[in-house]
Amino acid sequence: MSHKIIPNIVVGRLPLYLRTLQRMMHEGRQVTSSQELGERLGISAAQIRKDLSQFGEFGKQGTGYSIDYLTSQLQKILRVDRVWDVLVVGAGDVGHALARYQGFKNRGFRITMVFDSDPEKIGERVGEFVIQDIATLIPTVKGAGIKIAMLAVPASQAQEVTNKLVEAGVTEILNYAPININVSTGVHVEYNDPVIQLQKMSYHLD
Amino acid sequence: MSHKIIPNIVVGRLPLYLRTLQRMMHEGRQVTSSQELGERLGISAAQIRKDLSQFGEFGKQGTGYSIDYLTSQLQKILRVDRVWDVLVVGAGDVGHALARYQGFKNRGFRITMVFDSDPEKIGERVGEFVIQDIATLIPTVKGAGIKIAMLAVPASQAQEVTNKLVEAGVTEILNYAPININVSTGVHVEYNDPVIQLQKMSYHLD
DNA sequence: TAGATTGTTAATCGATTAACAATC
DNA sequence: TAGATTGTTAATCGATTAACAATC
Repeated sequence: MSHKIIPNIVVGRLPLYLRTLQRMMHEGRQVTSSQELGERLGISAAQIRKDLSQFGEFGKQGTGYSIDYLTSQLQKILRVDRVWDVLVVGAGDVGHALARYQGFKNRGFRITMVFDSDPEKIGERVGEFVIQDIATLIPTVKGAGIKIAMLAVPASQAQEVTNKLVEAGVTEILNYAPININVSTGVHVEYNDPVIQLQKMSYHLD
Repeated sequence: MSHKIIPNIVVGRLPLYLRTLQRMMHEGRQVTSSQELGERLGISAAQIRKDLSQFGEFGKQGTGYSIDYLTSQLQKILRVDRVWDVLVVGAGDVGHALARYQGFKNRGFRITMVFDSDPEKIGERVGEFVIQDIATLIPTVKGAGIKIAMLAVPASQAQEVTNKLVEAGVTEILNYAPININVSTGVHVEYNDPVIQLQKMSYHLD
């Protein structure tokens, strides 16, 4: 009971629900329904109710969901009722954009370290961070207990850096390098390659 | 027959196959199998064969697939056997990273225009581009016949800019703003919000 | 009360896998 | 030929939807 296995496809929709609820809150709304959420997201109301019911009963018949309450429940479920420290590896253009990204605010994450291997970059600043030597990554990350990394190095270095991250105790990797990486059991990888997304769309063009 | 409907979930895997094949080619390989591809991608061999069989017969019993041939076939299927012009809206940090991104090379896309609404930015350069006034977007994009846009404006402006893009004839939008946008039938949107990906992963942390 | 909406069940729909004949 | 691997079918598995009793 305490660890019922929730399908990944369900977990993957929860952040979308949370983002929409936070936006509704920002709009000054108090209450919503599975139907309204579904319309905003292009998801059926039944699916939203089914997804949420995996975790508990958060609504009231006849009235719907308290936006404030459902938000806080989803934050607990997704473990973003706290702020996680995140490190960035790679201080190129993508690493820069991530280090300076304002969109982490109030969503459970903050970047605290940036690493690179280029001697020209080490010691320079990116946003509010001083770029650290990747040679010091393992003890530094291990010491700080950081579990989440964003990987923005060239594809040719992605696997090697990944091995270091895993050795440093990182278990969640968001990979911006356009290559698949191998990790041991218990380590999760998400991929972010804009070209993959563009190619899904160009299929529809002629 | 000539327009059998292919499930989105299948189309979404083709770019992964293509990326892996191009990497194998880069490694100097000539031939691969559904099993090897599957191992690299964490996908079953049966699924890869099933996916490919929706589009034709590309392999040879006993030997597998010619990497060169399957690559060119997937490029045709995904319409990346040519180079598509792409525009970027929003010249903040994300727009900058996209405009300077080197990863589009040989993958079917090139950025040709960058727009912003900030008078301070219009006329400035980002990478090799001069930032253009968003007020001129509709005629400019329509005139150039561009079909693909990357949206990197604040969430508060995303819907308004989307409407302009659609009016300009854009049918494929890769949205980096952390908000859902509404488009008319025939327009496709992909979402790229790193926080959504991080939250999928933080679910697994404690 | 009447209207609305939840949580949940059962039915439907779609995707994945296993297995194997065909054949290189 | 013997071994390997495809393309495809049928079986299994999983996800989505429809429907409705419960109830606010």
